[in-house]
Amino acid sequence: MVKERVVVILGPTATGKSHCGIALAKRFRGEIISGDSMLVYRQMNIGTAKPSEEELAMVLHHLINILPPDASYSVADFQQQAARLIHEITDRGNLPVIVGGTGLYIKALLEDYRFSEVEENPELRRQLETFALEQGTGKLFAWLQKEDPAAAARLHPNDIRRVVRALETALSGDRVSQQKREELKYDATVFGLSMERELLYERINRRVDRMIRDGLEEEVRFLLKEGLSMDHCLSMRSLGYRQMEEYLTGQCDRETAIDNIKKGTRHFAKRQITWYKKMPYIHWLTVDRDLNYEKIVTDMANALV
RNA sequence: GCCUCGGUAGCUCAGUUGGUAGAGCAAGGGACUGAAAAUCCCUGUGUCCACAUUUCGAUUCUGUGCUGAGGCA
Repeated sequence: MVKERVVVILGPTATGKSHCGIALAKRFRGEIISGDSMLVYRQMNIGTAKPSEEELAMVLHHLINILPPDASYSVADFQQQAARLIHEITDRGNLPVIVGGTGLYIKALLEDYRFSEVEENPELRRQLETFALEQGTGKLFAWLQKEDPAAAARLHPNDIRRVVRALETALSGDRVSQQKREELKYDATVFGLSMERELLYERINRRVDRMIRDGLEEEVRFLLKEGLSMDHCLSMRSLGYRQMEEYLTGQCDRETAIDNIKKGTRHFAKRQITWYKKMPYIHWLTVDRDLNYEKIVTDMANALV
């Protein structure tokens, strides 16, 4: 079977992926599939740096604004939906252009991670978390060691998120999978946008300031009024929203909240870069201080011919 | 001008009863298979302001100078 052709543009936050994706899609009859865990949510626009209405109208975009903020979404959903979209877009004779920074999502798609059959079980997770809170994380970890020693050996006892998922899976009679393909699932050209660290951090700081000017506070205020808060809505724990909620509920002052968003975004960019280091098939293109996007898009286009 | 308290890691500071020093944050590195913008792990040599004095040995005591903050004139 012939592999389907896809183009991927990834890179840490604030490097200009969306811009390049649109430019490239225009030249190659492309349709964009967002590979970004937060863009799926409606009403979360400023804090997620979602492309503007105008940008979204320039080419067809998928997996953006598909869910309300309190809906759950996961890698497995993305993997399955993106695969289906790639198929449909290819059938239409168009080029799928995956644009996004979520390392796990992109890697799971390209390398065809085989996830366990066990679905997330919010009720069970809550119970396990409560158990950890009351009995201690050590007890929870010991439980996992009994149920799935192999998984426990791989995990750190403090990594409650993973310990809970591993237990959730084990208690349903399965194991957390580690399977994937050796070869990429697609005939993929993967571009990565890189940037000197100092420039990247400057851009992150400036972007956060712009989000504040654009009304991030109002956006979060609105979501809170809708009854969405960190306690009940996981997407509210993401960058920008969490810190703004802390400010709006009087847990810190505005200045501190803004600094925390910047700091958190810097840390996030670092974690993204760590993902990409494990993806040797990325063709890196460097964005310099002059923002040489024209040249970058040209280079991308040339590589595709 | 006088008095008091400071000057130690990029920042805020702790500490050494004299044997050349350590926390938090920042920063760097890493893990990651159904929350991933989440969650978690690892990494601390720096003229201890300068010069001099005492001492086997001073970042630590003493003196002087420079410098910051506050107070009194």
